[in-house]
Amino acid sequence: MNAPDGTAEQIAALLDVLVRRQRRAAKTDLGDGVTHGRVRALRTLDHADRPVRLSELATLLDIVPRSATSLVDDLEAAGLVARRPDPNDRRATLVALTPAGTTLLTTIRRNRRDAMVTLLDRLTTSEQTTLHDLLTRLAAD
Amino acid sequence: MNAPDGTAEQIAALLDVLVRRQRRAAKTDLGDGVTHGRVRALRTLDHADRPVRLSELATLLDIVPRSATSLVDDLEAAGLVARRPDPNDRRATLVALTPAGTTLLTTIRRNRRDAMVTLLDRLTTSEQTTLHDLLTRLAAD
DNA sequence: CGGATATACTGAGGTTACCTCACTATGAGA
DNA sequence: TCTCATAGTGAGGTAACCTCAGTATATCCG
Repeated sequence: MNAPDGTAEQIAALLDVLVRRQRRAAKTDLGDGVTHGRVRALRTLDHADRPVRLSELATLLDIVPRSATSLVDDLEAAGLVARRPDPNDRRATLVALTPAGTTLLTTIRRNRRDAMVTLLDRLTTSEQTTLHDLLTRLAAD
Repeated sequence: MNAPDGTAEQIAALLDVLVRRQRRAAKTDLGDGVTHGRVRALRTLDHADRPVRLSELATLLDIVPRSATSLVDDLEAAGLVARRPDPNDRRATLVALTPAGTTLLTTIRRNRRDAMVTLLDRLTTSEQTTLHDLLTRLAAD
């Protein structure tokens, strides 16, 4: 049993529109080089609250390891994260936020520049919770 | 009044994950060159159910006109849409699905290859409707 | 009518956010 | 030790956009 025909398509389209807008907003609202994808990585590192292996970061971001390498390259060049060899495994590299990275992330959050925060004001608190729940279930492995 | 701190960020991240997966699925599930973005254009043209100007298509897809030109270039090269001069305005170009385009779209729909349809089975019908409603409100102008 | 202004499309070139493939360095098990 | 797996990265590619500038056509207004 499903919702009316076309609902799936419409939901897919709506998700698309929202994400496209988010990315566009991130580009214009935040400064130079602070892109959507990089903020996503900063948030993930902050959330982990400990040094994270490159491959682990890739898993958390749901991207392939090679892409995480490039992402970290850029963030490191911007001074927002630091690489450090893993003392327990000489193949591995640990990545952590620098103070500058933490500061930037804090600023982004404090200023509420995130387009999604503003957007969510259109929903009531309980609707926000419902949405969060539904999306979480859809995004589960 | 808002949902708990971090909800907005998490929702943004979830939207992102879902869209990224959709695109990945589109690439592998559908044949060569039938990408996410192109299917989106085909659906839009089908939905309009009449020849559409390039600039109008751009508006419907929420992209700039130049991007619509490229999209239509590709679809036309694949024989899925046709360009035709607008008889009422020699500046304008009308775009319409070809029979091949309609057939392809029908096939895509009939086969339910769309990743979103499968995904939505995780939700009940009324949850699907709720999700649709919430997203529609977020995506409104 | 003629000139200014606006609109429709497209060529050229750039960016973001990924991807695959192949390679090197290191660890871990038989 | 020899093999096999794992961690990261160089090289190169793609999708889905974007901006800027230019040409062709339409429209408005004195």
